[in-house]
Amino acid sequence: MNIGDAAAASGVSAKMIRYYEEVGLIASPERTGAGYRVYSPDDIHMLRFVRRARDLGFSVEQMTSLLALWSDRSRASGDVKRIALAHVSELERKMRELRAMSNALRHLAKTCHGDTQASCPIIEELSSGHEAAPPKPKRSTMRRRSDAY
Amino acid sequence: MNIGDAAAASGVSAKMIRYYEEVGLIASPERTGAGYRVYSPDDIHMLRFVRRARDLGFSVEQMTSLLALWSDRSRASGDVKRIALAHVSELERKMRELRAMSNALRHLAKTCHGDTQASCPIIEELSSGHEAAPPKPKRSTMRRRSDAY
DNA sequence: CTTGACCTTCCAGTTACTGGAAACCTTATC
DNA sequence: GATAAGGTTTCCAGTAACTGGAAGGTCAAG
Repeated sequence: MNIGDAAAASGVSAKMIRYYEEVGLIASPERTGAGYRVYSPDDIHMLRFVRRARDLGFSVEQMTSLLALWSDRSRASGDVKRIALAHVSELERKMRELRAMSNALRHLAKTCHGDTQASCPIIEELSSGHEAAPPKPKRSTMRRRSDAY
Repeated sequence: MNIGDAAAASGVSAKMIRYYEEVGLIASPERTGAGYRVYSPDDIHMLRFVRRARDLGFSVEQMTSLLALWSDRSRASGDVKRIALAHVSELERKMRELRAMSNALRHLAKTCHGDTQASCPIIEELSSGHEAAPPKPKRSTMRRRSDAY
Protein backbone atom coordinates (compact mmCIF):
# COMPACT_ATOMS: atom_id res chain seq x y z
CA MET A 1 0.00 0.00 0.00
CA ASN A 2 1.62 3.24 -1.06
CA ILE A 3 0.85 6.76 0.03
CA GLY A 4 -2.08 7.44 -2.26
CA ASP A 5 -3.93 4.35 -1.13
CA ALA A 6 -3.13 5.11 2.48
CA ALA A 7 -4.50 8.61 2.01
CA ALA A 8 -7.70 7.32 0.44
CA ALA A 9 -8.18 4.70 3.13
CA SER A 10 -7.47 6.99 6.06
CA GLY A 11 -8.85 10.32 4.97
CA VAL A 12 -5.50 11.98 5.62
CA SER A 13 -4.04 13.53 2.48
CA ALA A 14 -0.71 12.33 1.12
CA LYS A 15 0.68 15.77 1.80
CA MET A 16 -0.36 15.60 5.41
CA ILE A 17 1.02 12.11 5.83
CA ARG A 18 4.44 13.27 4.64
CA TYR A 19 4.17 16.30 6.87
CA TYR A 20 3.28 14.21 9.91
CA GLU A 21 6.24 12.01 9.17
CA GLU A 22 8.51 15.01 8.82
CA VAL A 23 7.53 16.50 12.16
CA GLY A 24 7.78 13.15 13.90
CA LEU A 25 4.14 12.44 14.65
CA ILE A 26 4.28 9.19 12.75
CA ALA A 27 7.27 6.94 12.13
CA SER A 28 9.05 6.78 8.78
CA PRO A 29 7.59 3.82 6.92
CA GLU A 30 9.42 1.26 4.83
CA ARG A 31 10.33 2.24 1.31
CA THR A 32 10.30 0.31 -1.94
CA GLY A 33 13.48 0.09 -3.99
CA ALA A 34 12.35 3.19 -5.84
CA GLY A 35 11.83 5.12 -2.62
CA TYR A 36 8.04 4.82 -2.43
CA ARG A 37 6.60 4.80 1.07
CA VAL A 38 4.63 1.66 1.91
CA TYR A 39 1.96 1.47 4.61
CA SER A 40 0.47 -1.42 6.52
CA PRO A 41 -3.16 -1.80 7.65
CA ASP A 42 -1.98 -0.86 11.13
CA ASP A 43 -0.59 2.39 9.75
CA ILE A 44 -3.99 3.07 8.25
CA HIS A 45 -5.65 2.54 11.63
CA MET A 46 -3.26 4.99 13.17
CA LEU A 47 -3.79 7.52 10.41
CA ARG A 48 -7.53 7.29 10.86
CA PHE A 49 -7.11 7.95 14.52
CA VAL A 50 -4.90 10.92 13.76
CA ARG A 51 -7.47 12.30 11.36
CA ARG A 52 -10.21 12.09 13.97
CA ALA A 53 -8.07 13.57 16.69
CA ARG A 54 -7.03 16.41 14.41
CA ASP A 55 -10.62 17.01 13.43
CA LEU A 56 -11.49 17.32 17.09
CA GLY A 57 -8.97 20.07 17.61
CA PHE A 58 -6.01 18.23 19.09
CA SER A 59 -2.61 19.65 18.23
CA VAL A 60 0.19 17.58 16.79
CA GLU A 61 1.84 17.68 20.19
CA GLN A 62 -1.25 16.32 21.91
CA MET A 63 -1.66 13.68 19.27
CA THR A 64 1.91 12.61 19.83
CA SER A 65 1.13 11.97 23.46
CA LEU A 66 -2.12 10.20 22.55
CA LEU A 67 -0.31 7.93 20.10
CA ALA A 68 2.42 7.24 22.60
CA LEU A 69 -0.20 5.76 24.89
CA TRP A 70 -0.63 2.68 22.84
CA SER A 71 2.59 2.46 20.92
CA ASP A 72 5.01 2.96 23.77
CA ARG A 73 3.89 -0.03 25.70
CA SER A 74 6.98 -0.14 27.84
CA ARG A 75 5.95 2.72 30.06
CA ALA A 76 5.07 2.34 33.68
CA SER A 77 1.41 1.56 34.06
CA GLY A 78 0.92 4.52 36.35
CA ASP A 79 2.11 6.89 33.65
CA VAL A 80 -0.14 5.38 31.05
CA LYS A 81 -3.13 5.56 33.32
CA ARG A 82 -2.49 9.12 34.41
CA ILE A 83 -2.00 10.43 30.90
CA ALA A 84 -4.93 8.50 29.51
CA LEU A 85 -7.26 9.75 32.20
CA ALA A 86 -6.07 13.32 31.71
CA HIS A 87 -7.01 13.00 28.08
CA VAL A 88 -10.35 11.51 29.05
CA SER A 89 -11.03 14.57 31.18
CA GLU A 90 -10.26 16.85 28.31
CA LEU A 91 -12.43 14.83 25.96
CA GLU A 92 -15.30 14.97 28.40
CA ARG A 93 -14.91 18.68 28.81
CA LYS A 94 -15.06 19.07 25.05
CA MET A 95 -18.12 16.87 24.95
CA ARG A 96 -19.90 19.03 27.49
CA GLU A 97 -19.09 22.11 25.46
CA LEU A 98 -20.26 20.48 22.27
CA ARG A 99 -23.48 19.47 23.95
CA ALA A 100 -24.04 23.02 25.16
CA MET A 101 -23.48 24.41 21.69
CA SER A 102 -25.64 21.77 20.12
CA ASN A 103 -28.51 22.38 22.52
CA ALA A 104 -28.29 26.11 22.06
CA LEU A 105 -28.25 25.80 18.31
CA ARG A 106 -31.19 23.43 18.29
CA HIS A 107 -33.06 25.81 20.50
CA LEU A 108 -32.21 28.63 18.17
CA ALA A 109 -33.47 26.67 15.20
CA LYS A 110 -36.75 26.04 16.96
CA THR A 111 -37.46 29.41 18.53
CA CYS A 112 -36.01 32.15 16.35
CA HIS A 113 -38.36 32.32 13.40
CA GLY A 114 -36.49 34.93 11.45
CA ASP A 115 -38.66 37.81 12.45
CA THR A 116 -36.86 40.78 13.88
CA GLN A 117 -36.85 39.91 17.53
CA ALA A 118 -34.87 41.83 20.04
CA SER A 119 -32.44 39.49 21.76
CA CYS A 120 -31.78 35.81 22.13
CA PRO A 121 -31.39 34.27 25.59
CA ILE A 122 -29.31 31.61 23.89
CA ILE A 123 -26.28 33.81 23.99
CA GLU A 124 -26.42 33.72 27.77
CA GLU A 125 -26.75 29.98 27.86
CA LEU A 126 -23.87 29.43 25.52
CA SER A 127 -21.39 31.94 26.74
CA SER A 128 -21.66 31.11 30.41
CA GLY A 129 -19.29 28.22 30.47
CA HIS A 130 -18.02 26.30 33.44
CA GLU A 131 -14.77 28.19 33.52
CA ALA A 132 -15.89 31.79 33.32
CA ALA A 133 -13.91 34.61 34.85
CA PRO A 134 -13.84 34.97 38.61
CA PRO A 135 -16.38 37.49 39.89
CA LYS A 136 -13.78 40.25 40.26
CA PRO A 137 -13.41 41.90 36.88
CA LYS A 138 -11.73 44.95 38.38
CA ARG A 139 -8.28 45.55 37.06
CA SER A 140 -6.03 45.04 40.03
CA THR A 141 -2.45 44.01 40.54
CA MET A 142 -3.12 40.42 39.65
CA ARG A 143 -2.14 39.30 36.21
CA ARG A 144 -3.23 36.18 34.54
CA ARG A 145 -0.90 35.73 31.68
CA SER A 146 -1.27 32.05 31.01
CA ASP A 147 -4.99 32.11 30.64
CA ALA A 148 -5.90 28.88 29.08
CA TYR A 149 -6.14 28.38 25.35
CA MET B 1 -14.34 47.66 29.60
CA ASN B 2 -11.18 47.77 27.56
CA ILE B 3 -9.35 45.00 25.81
CA GLY B 4 -7.40 43.62 28.76
CA ASP B 5 -10.52 43.20 30.87
CA ALA B 6 -12.36 41.70 27.94
CA ALA B 7 -9.52 39.24 27.45
CA ALA B 8 -9.51 38.26 31.13
CA ALA B 9 -13.28 37.90 31.21
CA SER B 10 -13.59 35.91 28.01
CA GLY B 11 -10.44 33.83 27.95
CA VAL B 12 -9.55 35.16 24.51
CA SER B 13 -6.22 36.99 24.52
CA ALA B 14 -6.03 40.66 23.59
CA LYS B 15 -3.91 39.69 20.63
CA MET B 16 -6.55 37.30 19.38
CA ILE B 17 -9.33 39.80 19.91
CA ARG B 18 -7.51 42.30 17.71
CA TYR B 19 -6.81 39.60 15.19
CA TYR B 20 -10.47 38.52 15.09
CA GLU B 21 -11.46 42.11 14.56
CA GLU B 22 -8.92 42.50 11.77
CA VAL B 23 -10.14 39.47 9.87
CA GLY B 24 -13.77 40.42 10.33
CA LEU B 25 -14.94 37.74 12.70
CA ILE B 26 -16.04 40.32 15.22
CA ALA B 27 -17.14 43.90 14.61
CA SER B 28 -14.90 46.86 15.36
CA PRO B 29 -15.88 48.12 18.79
CA GLU B 30 -16.25 51.68 19.94
CA ARG B 31 -13.10 53.56 20.84
CA THR B 32 -12.33 56.02 23.59
CA GLY B 33 -10.96 59.42 22.68
CA ALA B 34 -7.48 57.98 23.02
CA GLY B 35 -8.23 55.11 20.67
CA TYR B 36 -8.78 52.39 23.26
CA ARG B 37 -11.24 49.69 22.28
CA VAL B 38 -14.19 49.35 24.64
CA TYR B 39 -16.28 46.22 25.01
CA SER B 40 -19.77 45.61 26.34
CA PRO B 41 -20.96 42.61 28.35
CA ASP B 42 -22.59 41.33 25.16
CA ASP B 43 -19.23 41.45 23.46
CA ILE B 44 -17.83 39.35 26.28
CA HIS B 45 -20.56 36.79 25.77
CA MET B 46 -19.74 36.61 22.14
CA LEU B 47 -16.02 36.32 22.80
CA ARG B 48 -16.66 33.48 25.19
CA PHE B 49 -18.65 31.73 22.55
CA VAL B 50 -15.86 32.28 20.05
CA ARG B 51 -13.35 30.87 22.46
CA ARG B 52 -15.34 27.71 22.98
CA ALA B 53 -16.04 27.26 19.30
CA ARG B 54 -12.38 27.74 18.49
CA ASP B 55 -11.41 25.29 21.19
CA LEU B 56 -13.70 22.76 19.58
CA GLY B 57 -11.95 23.02 16.27
CA PHE B 58 -14.17 25.39 14.34
CA SER B 59 -12.42 27.60 11.83
CA VAL B 60 -12.85 31.35 11.73
CA GLU B 61 -15.00 30.90 8.67
CA GLN B 62 -17.29 28.45 10.44
CA MET B 63 -17.46 30.69 13.47
CA THR B 64 -18.49 33.55 11.24
CA SER B 65 -21.44 31.54 10.07
CA LEU B 66 -22.25 30.45 13.62
CA LEU B 67 -22.20 34.03 14.84
CA ALA B 68 -24.29 35.16 11.92
CA LEU B 69 -27.03 32.85 13.14
CA TRP B 70 -27.93 35.02 16.01
CA SER B 71 -26.65 38.41 15.01
CA ASP B 72 -28.10 38.56 11.54
CA ARG B 73 -31.66 38.28 12.64
CA SER B 74 -33.07 39.57 9.39
CA ARG B 75 -32.54 36.34 7.50
CA ALA B 76 -35.33 34.17 6.32
CA SER B 77 -36.25 31.68 9.00
CA GLY B 78 -35.69 28.79 6.64
CA ASP B 79 -32.07 29.81 6.17
CA VAL B 80 -31.47 30.11 9.87
CA LYS B 81 -33.00 26.77 10.58
CA ARG B 82 -31.12 24.99 7.82
CA ILE B 83 -27.73 26.42 8.80
CA ALA B 84 -28.31 25.83 12.49
CA LEU B 85 -29.31 22.24 11.96
CA ALA B 86 -26.33 21.65 9.72
CA HIS B 87 -24.13 22.84 12.54
CA VAL B 88 -26.00 20.64 14.98
CA SER B 89 -25.24 17.66 12.78
CA GLU B 90 -21.60 18.48 12.76
CA LEU B 91 -21.57 18.98 16.51
CA GLU B 92 -23.24 15.64 17.02
CA ARG B 93 -20.78 13.93 14.75
CA LYS B 94 -17.94 15.45 16.75
CA MET B 95 -19.59 14.31 19.96
CA ARG B 96 -19.80 10.75 18.69
CA GLU B 97 -16.13 10.82 17.81
CA LEU B 98 -15.20 12.28 21.17
CA ARG B 99 -17.22 9.62 22.89
CA ALA B 100 -15.46 6.90 20.90
CA MET B 101 -12.06 8.31 21.77
CA SER B 102 -13.00 8.76 25.39
CA ASN B 103 -14.30 5.21 25.71
CA ALA B 104 -11.24 3.79 24.03
CA LEU B 105 -8.93 5.77 26.24
CA ARG B 106 -10.75 4.77 29.39
CA HIS B 107 -10.60 1.18 28.28
CA LEU B 108 -6.90 1.58 27.62
CA ALA B 109 -6.35 3.00 31.08
CA LYS B 110 -8.14 0.07 32.63
CA THR B 111 -6.76 -2.82 30.62
CA CYS B 112 -3.22 -2.02 29.57
CA HIS B 113 -1.17 -2.39 32.71
CA GLY B 114 2.13 -1.34 31.23
CA ASP B 115 3.47 -4.80 30.85
CA THR B 116 4.77 -5.61 27.41
CA GLN B 117 1.66 -6.97 25.83
CA ALA B 118 1.45 -7.69 22.16
CA SER B 119 -1.36 -5.65 20.66
CA CYS B 120 -4.29 -3.56 21.77
CA PRO B 121 -7.76 -4.20 20.36
CA ILE B 122 -8.46 -0.58 21.13
CA ILE B 123 -6.83 0.51 17.94
CA GLU B 124 -9.53 -1.30 16.00
CA GLU B 125 -12.28 0.24 18.02
CA LEU B 126 -10.97 3.74 17.63
CA SER B 127 -9.92 3.77 14.04
CA SER B 128 -13.16 2.26 12.78
CA GLY B 129 -15.38 5.29 13.06
CA HIS B 130 -18.88 5.75 11.77
CA GLU B 131 -17.56 6.61 8.34
CA ALA B 132 -15.12 3.76 8.16
CA ALA B 133 -16.01 0.30 7.02
CA PRO B 134 -19.58 -0.80 7.77
CA PRO B 135 -20.08 -3.54 10.39
CA LYS B 136 -17.96 -5.87 8.34
CA PRO B 137 -14.49 -5.38 9.81
CA LYS B 138 -12.94 -7.19 6.89
CA ARG B 139 -11.03 -4.75 4.77
CA SER B 140 -10.93 -5.33 1.08
CA THR B 141 -9.67 -3.40 -1.92
CA MET B 142 -12.34 -0.72 -1.91
CA ARG B 143 -11.29 2.86 -2.50
CA ARG B 144 -12.95 5.93 -1.10
CA ARG B 145 -11.58 9.09 -2.55
CA SER B 146 -13.69 11.89 -1.13
CA ASP B 147 -13.70 10.74 2.40
CA ALA B 148 -15.08 13.61 4.32
CA TYR B 149 -14.34 17.30 4.84
C1' DC C 1 5.13 64.82 36.91
C1' DT C 2 7.10 60.53 36.88
C1' DT C 3 6.32 55.57 37.00
C1' DG C 4 4.34 51.47 35.53
C1' DA C 5 0.75 48.97 33.80
C1' DC C 6 -2.08 49.42 30.07
C1' DC C 7 -3.16 50.49 25.28
C1' DT C 8 -2.00 51.37 20.16
C1' DT C 9 0.05 49.77 15.42
C1' DC C 10 3.31 47.23 12.85
C1' DC C 11 6.24 43.60 11.62
C1' DA C 12 8.44 39.23 12.17
C1' DG C 13 8.09 34.32 13.47
C1' DT C 14 5.41 29.78 14.31
C1' DT C 15 2.30 25.91 13.49
C1' DA C 16 -0.10 23.19 10.58
C1' DC C 17 -0.92 22.81 6.77
C1' DT C 18 -1.81 23.42 0.94
C1' DG C 19 -0.21 24.00 -3.79
C1' DG C 20 3.05 23.74 -7.41
C1' DA C 21 7.37 22.68 -9.88
C1' DA C 22 10.84 19.39 -11.49
C1' DA C 23 12.15 14.94 -11.70
C1' DC C 24 11.76 9.96 -11.06
C1' DC C 25 8.83 5.40 -11.04
C1' DT C 26 5.06 2.29 -12.80
C1' DT C 27 1.78 0.59 -15.79
C1' DA C 28 -0.57 0.35 -20.07
C1' DT C 29 -0.62 0.80 -24.97
C1' DC C 30 1.38 0.91 -29.42
C1' DG D 1 11.43 -0.24 -26.86
C1' DA D 2 8.91 4.39 -27.08
C1' DT D 3 5.52 7.04 -25.26
C1' DA D 4 2.01 8.74 -22.32
C1' DA D 5 -0.64 8.91 -18.04
C1' DG D 6 -0.61 8.91 -13.50
C1' DG D 7 1.58 8.19 -9.09
C1' DT D 8 5.61 9.32 -6.30
C1' DT D 9 9.72 11.86 -4.70
C1' DT D 10 11.84 16.33 -2.72
C1' DC D 11 11.83 21.14 -2.29
C1' DC D 12 10.13 25.67 -2.02
C1' DA D 13 6.53 29.09 -1.62
C1' DG D 14 2.14 30.52 0.33
C1' DT D 15 -1.91 30.50 3.66
C1' DA D 16 -4.54 30.53 8.18
C1' DA D 17 -4.48 31.45 12.67
C1' DC D 18 -2.10 32.74 15.61
C1' DT D 19 2.24 34.55 19.05
C1' DG D 20 5.90 37.70 20.40
C1' DG D 21 8.27 41.91 20.41
C1' DA D 22 9.41 46.69 19.38
C1' DA D 23 8.24 51.63 19.48
C1' DG D 24 5.32 54.72 21.15
C1' DG D 25 0.89 56.87 23.25
C1' DT D 26 -2.45 56.78 27.63
C1' DC D 27 -4.20 56.51 32.32
C1' DA D 28 -4.17 56.41 37.57
C1' DA D 29 -1.39 56.37 41.58
C1' DG D 30 2.04 58.32 44.32
